Amino acid sequence: MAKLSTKDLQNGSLAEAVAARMRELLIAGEFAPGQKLSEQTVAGQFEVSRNTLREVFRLLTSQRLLKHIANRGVFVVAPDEAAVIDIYRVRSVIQKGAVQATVKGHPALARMRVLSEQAKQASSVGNWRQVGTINMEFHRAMVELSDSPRLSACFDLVLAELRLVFGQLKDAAHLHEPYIELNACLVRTLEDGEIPAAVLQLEAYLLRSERGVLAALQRKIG
Amino acid sequence: MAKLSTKDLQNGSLAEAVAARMRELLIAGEFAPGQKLSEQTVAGQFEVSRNTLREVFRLLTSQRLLKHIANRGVFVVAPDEAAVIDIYRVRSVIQKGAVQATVKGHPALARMRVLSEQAKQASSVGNWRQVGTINMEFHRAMVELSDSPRLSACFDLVLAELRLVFGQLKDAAHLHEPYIELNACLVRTLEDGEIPAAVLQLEAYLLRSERGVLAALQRKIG
DNA sequence: GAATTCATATTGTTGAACAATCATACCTGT
DNA sequence: ACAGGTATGATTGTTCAACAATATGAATTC
Repeated sequence: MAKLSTKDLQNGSLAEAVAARMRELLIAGEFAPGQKLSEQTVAGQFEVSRNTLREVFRLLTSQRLLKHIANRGVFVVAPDEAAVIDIYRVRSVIQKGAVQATVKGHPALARMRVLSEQAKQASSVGNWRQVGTINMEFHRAMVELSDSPRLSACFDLVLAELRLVFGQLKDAAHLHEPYIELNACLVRTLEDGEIPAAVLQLEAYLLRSERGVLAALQRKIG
Repeated sequence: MAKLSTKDLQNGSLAEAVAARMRELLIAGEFAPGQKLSEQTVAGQFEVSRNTLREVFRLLTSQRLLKHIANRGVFVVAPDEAAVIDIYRVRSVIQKGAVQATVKGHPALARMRVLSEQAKQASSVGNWRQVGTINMEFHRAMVELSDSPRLSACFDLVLAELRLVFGQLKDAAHLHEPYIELNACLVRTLEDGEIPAAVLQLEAYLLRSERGVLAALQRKIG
C-alpha cells in the first residue's frame, strides 16, 4: 500500500482533505473492489480519529465510491456490468441534453477545443494517464454547455464512478486513445452549430466507449 | 417549533432516522429558508449527541437540503429563482430522456396510470396535500421508465429540493391542481406508444409548472 | 456434517474535552 | 463620531475514551 500521508493541507476541513486524498487513491485503484475498510485500520493509516474518518466515509459514500452497509461497515464499490450500463445511460441522457442546448460561442465550447488539442498532444507523447484525465475534463466541459450546476454535479458523480472502474481495470491505460480524434471532430461539428449531427456523433462515441469498457471489464473479471 | 420526537425507530441507524425525520420537517417548511441550525440546539431538540447530528447534517447536505459553510455551520438552503430554473432544466433533461426510452407495458407506466387516477380522486376530495405527494410519485415513476437507478437517484435529489421550495411557499397547496388532467393525458399518450407526442406534452407540462413556481416564488419573496 | 452457543471484534452512539475559528462588543486613537 | 484594532465569548472542528448493539468466527453439541 502506498503512503497515506495527508499532511498536504487542503482548504476546508480535515475530513474533506482526507476524503479528497482517499478519493484519489480509490480512483487510482489502490484499493481492491469490494474490499472492506475497517474504521480503526484506515483511521490509523490516515492518522485521523475514528469520528473524523466516519465523516470521510459518509462523504465518499454519498459520492458512490464507497458502499455503507448497516452494522457491517463500508466497502469499496465493485461496479459490475449493470453499473457500467447504467453509467452510460446517464451519460447518454445528460450529455445529449447538454449538447442539444448548445449555443455558439459558449465558453465551455472553447474549453472543449483546448482540451481536445491538449489530448492530442499528450497522446503524441504517449502520456496515456494524462490523456485519460484530459478526456474526462473534455466531457465535463461538454456537460457545462447546459449551464446547469445540478446536471454537472450529477455528471461528476457518474464520472467519478467510471474513473473508479478504469482504476480497477489493469490495462485501462490507452482505453481513451481511439476517441481523441472523435472528440476533435465533435468540437468542429458543434462549432459549426450542427446540433443534430453532433448528437449522432456523441451517440456513436458513447456506444463505442461503453462497449470498450464492458469488454475490458469482462476480460478482467469474467 | 413543532415537536421533534424521533422515537419512531426507522430501520437502519439512528442518524438515518433523524435525517429522515428532519427531511420531513424541512420539506414541510418547518424551518425558515436560510436559517442557521446550531449543532447544540438541534442536537438537543432531537435528543441525539452532537456527533450523531453531524452525520445527519452530512446526510442532508449531500441531499442539498442543507448548506454547510466551513467553520460557520449549516443552514437551511434558500432556493432562489436560479435554483428553480436549474431544477426544471434537470427535470427536462432527465424526464425527457426517460420518456424517450419508454417501452410499452413497462411496470412504471402502469404505476403512472394508477397514480394519475389516485390524484384525480384526492383532488375531488380536496386533499391537496396528498395531491402534491401523489404528483411527485407520478413523476418519479416516469423517471423509472428509464430503468436507471442513477437517473432516479439524481431525480430524487432535485425533486426533494423542489419539495423544499413548495414547503417554503405558503400557498403552495393547490399548485399541482391544474396538472392532474395533463398527467392523465400523458399516460394515455404513452400507453399508445406515441413517444414524440408524449415528449411535447411533457415539455408543455414542465414549462407551465416552472412558470407557476417562479411566479409563486416572486410573489412571496421578490 | 449441520446447527447452536459462546467469545471476540467491529460498528453505532454518547459525552467530555480541547484547539481553531468566527462573531460580537469593547476600546483606542485621530 | 468613526475607523480600526483587540479582547472576549460562542460555535465549530477534532480527538479520545467508553459503552451498547450487532455481526463474525470458532468451539461445542447432537
